[in-house]
Amino acid sequence: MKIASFNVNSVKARLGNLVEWLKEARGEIEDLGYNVATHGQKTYNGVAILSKSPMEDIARGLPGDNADDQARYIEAVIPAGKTVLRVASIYLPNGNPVDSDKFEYKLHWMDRLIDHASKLLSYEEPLALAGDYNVIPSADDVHDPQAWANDALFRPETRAKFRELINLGLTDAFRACHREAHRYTFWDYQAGARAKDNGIRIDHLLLSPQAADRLKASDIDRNIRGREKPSDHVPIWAELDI
DNA sequence: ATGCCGGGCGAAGCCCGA
Repeated sequence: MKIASFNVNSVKARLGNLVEWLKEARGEIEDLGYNVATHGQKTYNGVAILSKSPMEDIARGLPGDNADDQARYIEAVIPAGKTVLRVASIYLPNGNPVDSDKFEYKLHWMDRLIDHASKLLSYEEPLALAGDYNVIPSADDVHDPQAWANDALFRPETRAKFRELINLGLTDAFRACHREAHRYTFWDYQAGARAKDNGIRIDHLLLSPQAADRLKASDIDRNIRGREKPSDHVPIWAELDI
């Protein structure tokens, strides 16, 4: 099974781009019979899971704060042969500027994600937490670390929370397959960022041990950033032997 | 480093993203 994360930065503006990539990523046009689960809201935020197999136990919203109405988390179970793959699509808050309540919200959201991931890991099943984490895990994941030193995506508090999440026992699928530094999933639209490869790696696929055991390959489809009217993010994917 | 891009909303110009 191949799973992927792609922040398309607007469904309306990116549908053609998305469909084109899906066709290439998964073969024939007649295969484009995806089941869709969405969790969205007006103007801001929104996540979805597209699955060729029917989904079960769809859950919308990240537990832990009933007052949080931002659409940033959806989860589903995808039966696969003798096992299942549980998939979550996440859109972790940006958090800038760091002296605002947005940064507090980001850190609190990460605490809630840690709590929920801990619960999901207790099921001891294949699990993939996929999405736009808005976290640059290390200096190897950014073109110009100095420039991002005080940004919510790279602040020590943010990276510490991300390590806390990883240290529950999750595997960064891309890093498990690639050691080299400076492989990115996002390039700003402005200032010729892509031409200068001035990017950051902030979209991640985090796998439970049972999923990591089945990890065959993972990569970033960098070329998608060069298409007409691209998203500023590109797809990241992992192939699991499920 | 930011909002020089790009999108949503709504029909101009502001808000937001990273």
